[in-house]
Amino acid sequence: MQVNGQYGARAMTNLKNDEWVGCPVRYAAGVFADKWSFVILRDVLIHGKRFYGELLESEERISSNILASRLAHFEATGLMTKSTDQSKKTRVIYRPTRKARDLLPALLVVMVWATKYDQDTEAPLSFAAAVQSDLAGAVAWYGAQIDKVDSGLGFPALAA
Amino acid sequence: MQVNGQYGARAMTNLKNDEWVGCPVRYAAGVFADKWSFVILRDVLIHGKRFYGELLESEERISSNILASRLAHFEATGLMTKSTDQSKKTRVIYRPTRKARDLLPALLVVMVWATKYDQDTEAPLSFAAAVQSDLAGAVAWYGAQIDKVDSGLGFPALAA
DNA sequence: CTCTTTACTTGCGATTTGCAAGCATTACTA
DNA sequence: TAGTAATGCTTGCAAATCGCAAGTAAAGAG
Repeated sequence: MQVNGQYGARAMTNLKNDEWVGCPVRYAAGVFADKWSFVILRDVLIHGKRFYGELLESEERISSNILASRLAHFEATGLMTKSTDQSKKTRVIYRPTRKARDLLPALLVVMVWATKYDQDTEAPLSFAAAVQSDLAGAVAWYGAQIDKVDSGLGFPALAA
Repeated sequence: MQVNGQYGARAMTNLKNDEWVGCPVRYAAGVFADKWSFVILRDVLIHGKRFYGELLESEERISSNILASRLAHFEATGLMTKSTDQSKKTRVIYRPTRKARDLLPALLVVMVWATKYDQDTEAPLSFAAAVQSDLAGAVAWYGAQIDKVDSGLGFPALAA
């Protein structure tokens, strides 16, 4: 079970995002470790949002330039694909890739943790109980929701 | 298994950190969603670091003012306790609380994800395999390491 | 042809970051 | 006991990032 040493030896300061590699924690940090990325991943993976406008209108009120920059970063790091809706060409579809969907376990485990420690949590108790007792089942359930959303958009179950 | 709605209704912009509550993802984001917090949590929970100086010297080279601000935030959000080493009073000990240790599952799951997708990963294959096949066992193993470190410092197994 | 929808981009002030240097307290050493 | 080092910060300032408001561009609706 032991994990040895530091995995790497580069200095992090002033590294570009794609240089935060080597150590898994550092890599993950480079991909999604900021507040807005958390919120966007929640909206896409849990709430099934797919359009720029939907993401803009989430209750946290992200600024449009920040949203655009995060989505571009997600595209660059392979978490999302961008395409135009063929039935309405002003609309842009952002779909999670498998790499993004594979963050579901992490996201759900984080949510369980937060539900435990946020005194003002608005998540139902049943949520944490269900996820904790059967993580794989919860991941499968949310994965199926993602498939449903994307196939409803005329796409195969999961983006490249 | 369903999670309904948004859990809350406050605007996020210009909220202080302790107001990022309600939605579990937003709460988690307010506590540790930045690059340096990821690195510090790794150092404390996985690598057993406990002193300001140790954290400063990690390979990513965090700036001293940033480190101080993150540690203060962790104290404020109940992830760490700060105390002075009685056998060497210039030294300050930062110990993870249970709230922080409860992030071990999330951290390990994130590391597994990163190990899968970082082409330049330096984590051994055996790590991801072990964690994935027995998450609870991995959490227990790292938890025991944390206990060892803290009891070696003359403290009970876990901080308040 | 105009108005609306949708998805951004731009400008700019405010905040945050990060490097370098400084400071305060305790320990060590001659 | 006096100087030096170790340790943990704090401060100053320049650079980067954020975030609001406004503007732009392409497509669809009427």
